Amino acid sequence: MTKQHKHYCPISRALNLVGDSWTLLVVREAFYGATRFNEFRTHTGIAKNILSDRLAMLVEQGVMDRQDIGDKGTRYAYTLTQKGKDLFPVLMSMAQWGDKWAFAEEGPQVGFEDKDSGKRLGPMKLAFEDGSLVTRPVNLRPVARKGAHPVVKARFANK
Amino acid sequence: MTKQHKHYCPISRALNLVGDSWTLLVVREAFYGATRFNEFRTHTGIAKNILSDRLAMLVEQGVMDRQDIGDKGTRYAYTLTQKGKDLFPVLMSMAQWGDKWAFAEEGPQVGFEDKDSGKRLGPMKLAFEDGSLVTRPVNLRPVARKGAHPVVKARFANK
DNA sequence: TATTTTGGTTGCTATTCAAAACCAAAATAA
DNA sequence: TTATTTTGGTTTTGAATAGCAACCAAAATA
Repeated sequence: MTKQHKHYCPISRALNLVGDSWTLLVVREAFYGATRFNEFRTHTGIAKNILSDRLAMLVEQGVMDRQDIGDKGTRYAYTLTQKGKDLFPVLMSMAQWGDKWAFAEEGPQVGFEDKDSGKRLGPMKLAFEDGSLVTRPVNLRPVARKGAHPVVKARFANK
Repeated sequence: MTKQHKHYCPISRALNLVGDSWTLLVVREAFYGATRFNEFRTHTGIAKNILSDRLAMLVEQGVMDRQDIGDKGTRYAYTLTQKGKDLFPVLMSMAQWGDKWAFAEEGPQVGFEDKDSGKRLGPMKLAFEDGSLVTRPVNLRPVARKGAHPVVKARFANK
């Protein structure tokens, strides 16, 4: 991996894990149902040593679990932990951005539907803390939150 | 930049732009109000040559604009285009994930509030196509959409 | 028993990152 | 007006990473 960010910023820390071109593709495949080494490999085209490295990192960081399958063997299944499943909004928002801006001509490529109801997911919605949806364009300002590091508080002191 | 993905996947294409550890931090700073080279530099700690490279790439890709300021000078202001502003949900979902999983002990660091009403943003919401919110856990399946490339359609044929 | 598949590891080379030095134009200070 | 600092870079250099290909052992399959 590349240099680790040390900022007191959740985005920095998220990027420490997923800030490269392969990790999120591996997670994407996990959402698509992949569990085995070669499934990840063939669907992404990632080199074996890189995949090996990323899977180990994801397991170490608690994003994925590795289970032994095959009685006492060297055969494994990789699955998402809750920490991994919680990355879905990141993938979803990237997919929406990519469909809109990187497939402007071809049109949207991929969506998600609820297996039970068959209903399709639409764009994610911004919401206020009270749960009400953001409907009109808003002018946003970053603010430090309660547990924020002094550095963060200093930077985002309310004016 | 690293190798470009060639898949017919919006996530892959998004990662071709923002799939590294610095680009999204630069975009983050733009959301925080940075416009000048040195503002990006001091707030992120990025090396000058890398910042130079990333800004040029973002401008070339239409994510940011570069305006000449200072009469006939070498002084520039970088601002987000609509394509760049549309990356907000990506940053927002990363920030939420990071606050939850990478600042579990310290607690959430940073939030956003509406400059006018002062209301804070909360977690982003998943919604169905018809606009109704996803309230309970759903089991999702990827599906090809209308304009999808044959390769995508083949992979995500409905069962 | 022989062959193939799985899940890697080990080199090797090319590219990218990242720090530091350098630089010219513009702005500011003396 | 001249000197100094700031801005916005480019260049150079070594270190780290990516990515390809070869190799390999255990397990599954033929």
